[in-house]
Amino acid sequence: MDKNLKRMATMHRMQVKGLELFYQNGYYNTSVDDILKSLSLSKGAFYHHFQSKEDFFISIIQNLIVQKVYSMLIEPIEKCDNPFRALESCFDNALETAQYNEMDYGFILSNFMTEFNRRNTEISNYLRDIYKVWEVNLVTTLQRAKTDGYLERHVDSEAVATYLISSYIGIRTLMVEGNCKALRYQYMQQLKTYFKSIEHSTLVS
Amino acid sequence: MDKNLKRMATMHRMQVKGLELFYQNGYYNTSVDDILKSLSLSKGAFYHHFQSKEDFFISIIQNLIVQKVYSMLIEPIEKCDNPFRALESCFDNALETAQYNEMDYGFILSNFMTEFNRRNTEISNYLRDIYKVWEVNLVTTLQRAKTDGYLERHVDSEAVATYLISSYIGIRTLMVEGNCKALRYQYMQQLKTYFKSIEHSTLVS
DNA sequence: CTTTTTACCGACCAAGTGGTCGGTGAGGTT
DNA sequence: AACCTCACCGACCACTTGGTCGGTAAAAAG
Repeated sequence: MDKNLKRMATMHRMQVKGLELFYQNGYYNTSVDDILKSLSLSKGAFYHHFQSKEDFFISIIQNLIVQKVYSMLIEPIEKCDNPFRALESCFDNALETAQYNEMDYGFILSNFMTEFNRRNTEISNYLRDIYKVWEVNLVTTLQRAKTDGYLERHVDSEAVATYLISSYIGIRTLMVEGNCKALRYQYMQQLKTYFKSIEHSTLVS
Repeated sequence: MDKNLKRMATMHRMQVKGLELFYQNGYYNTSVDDILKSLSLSKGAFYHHFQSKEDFFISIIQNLIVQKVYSMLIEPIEKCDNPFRALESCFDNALETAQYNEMDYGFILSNFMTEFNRRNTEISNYLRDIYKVWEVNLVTTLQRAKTDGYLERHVDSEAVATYLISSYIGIRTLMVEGNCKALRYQYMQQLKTYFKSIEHSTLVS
């Protein structure tokens, strides 16, 4: 009984450190030994808990990456009054976190999507699923915004979601190069400009 | 005299094939042997022409990647009448090329920027330089658009450039996952919506 | 107290990795 | 004809990679 707890604890330690190093150096550029060395664990321990490096990464996706995306980008906009203000503060908070994170290496989801694209179909699919959930959630929010009178009815919700996701992926990619503060400010400013053009005009100000 | 030609030809063959494989599989996931094998060349040939794998990649950046970005994203908007229409067709053409490219692995510049971020400073800088040229060019175009009366004077050109680049990087990342046609359409549609909100209104329609 | 389960160890393996180096032979120079 | 330059060869090197496997010791079960 106690053993199961220890098992979970060790696995979790490996996953957390694994994600940290994969995120920093990339999956293919991080060896299992790198992770083990920084945890003072052995090969035996690793392959006792996980079938392979790939299996290990999949467990990381399902246990850690899903959660991160949920808590950062999905949950904050589910419970919203004015959806546009909710989206703005959600995105701004995410960028703020990145800005003050000394160890920011970009948007975790898009980084891995890029790295595994067409190189590992299974992992790509897991990542795609997360992205799809995010997208569906945005579309739902925008649809609700229409019925609630916040969004012009003629606007294509899916197109807006795509455009939002695109711009977010892009700004996070740019922010790793530095000058985050200015980039964040510029991005938020233009995001608001864009929102103004699709918001239901009678409700603005 | 003839030797120099042969030298250039071989180097160029290596660079082209190298870029192809690095782009497909990533830099760290592509070995020098992979490139050599698919060209039926030997290790000796490679290290006769290039000092190292890294040096080789830098030469690829300077000879091939710079050129691609220029011809796809920079030159098309330099000679423009209406800057917004020029930007639209430039972006749409770039997305069209990607859509019909069976071997599309995303936006070459942002893919490599992601892969080398904080992992190889020298290469990152070379890539950043290209991105900066693109950015400066966009800003210049937007500034000119102001003096020419196409763009509202109160608009922050640099912010618009950042927002444009972000969204482009993002949509190219998404397009690799498939469904390119819809994504391209949605993107272009919202890009135009966004442009409408910053274009000088007296000139519209 | 014995037996079984299991978390973890670390030597080992085959298959790569980037990079070196002494060649070889065709082409140009003298 | 003699020489030299240089594009290219391929065996070789030290090292790292993901992954295996027989072992150990401690905790849980009997």
